[in-house]
Amino acid sequence: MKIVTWNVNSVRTRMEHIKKLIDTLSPDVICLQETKVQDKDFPEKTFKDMGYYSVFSGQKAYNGVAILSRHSFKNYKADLFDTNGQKRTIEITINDTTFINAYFPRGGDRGEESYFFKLEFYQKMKDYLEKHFLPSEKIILCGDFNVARTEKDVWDPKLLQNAVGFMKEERVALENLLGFGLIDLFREFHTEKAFSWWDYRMGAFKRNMGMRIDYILVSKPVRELSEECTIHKSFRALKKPSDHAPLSANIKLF
DNA sequence: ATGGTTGCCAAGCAA
Repeated sequence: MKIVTWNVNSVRTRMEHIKKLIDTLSPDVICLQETKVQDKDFPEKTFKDMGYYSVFSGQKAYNGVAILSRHSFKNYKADLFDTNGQKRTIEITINDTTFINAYFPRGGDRGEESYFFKLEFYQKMKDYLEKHFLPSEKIILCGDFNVARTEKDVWDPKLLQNAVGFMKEERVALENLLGFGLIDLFREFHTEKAFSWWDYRMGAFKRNMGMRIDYILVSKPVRELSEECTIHKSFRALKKPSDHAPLSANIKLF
């Protein structure tokens, strides 16, 4: 089973890149964030023709998440908890594995409303997991978390220590969520500095000024079946790219 | 990061 998570920054604008991803990796499950499309306009048929069922929860212009799956699923849910009407969470179950796809808020500087909204979102996700699951179950939580975990996950830790996405409080919130019993799968296979997002501005990609803010988090039973986790940086180098690179994993689930 | 870029949709917001 190959899974991909990717913040595409508009599913319609990025359709050719998504097709390329499918041709290259042939994933079983694809979790998309920032689809930026209302449900009535979601390109469901395009994906169907490529062999994927899709579930999606979107809104006009902002946010929006979707899961594409080659396999039939059950227990489709969206809006897993209250997020001021913002479409940021979606979930399905395939066999006995729960797939949760989330677009965590970007947040803002300390004290701003968006800063608190982000920290509250993290707590609500933790509460949701504790209410509905046990860490002994097969769970995959992936998406754009908008927080870099450690100094190895940002291009300049000193400079960014008070920047959105690397503040102490945000990192504590992410570790607290991991405390449910989730494992950062990329770090099980890689120790080197690595990024999944590069700002569009200031030539950040060319200068490799990035952050690793996209994750595939898995419970222990899923970790034990996992074989590989890779950031596909080449997709960030395409023409008219998303500002995020896709992240994939091979997991012997089915 | 006191810049800067992108996507939404048609001005300015969110990222």
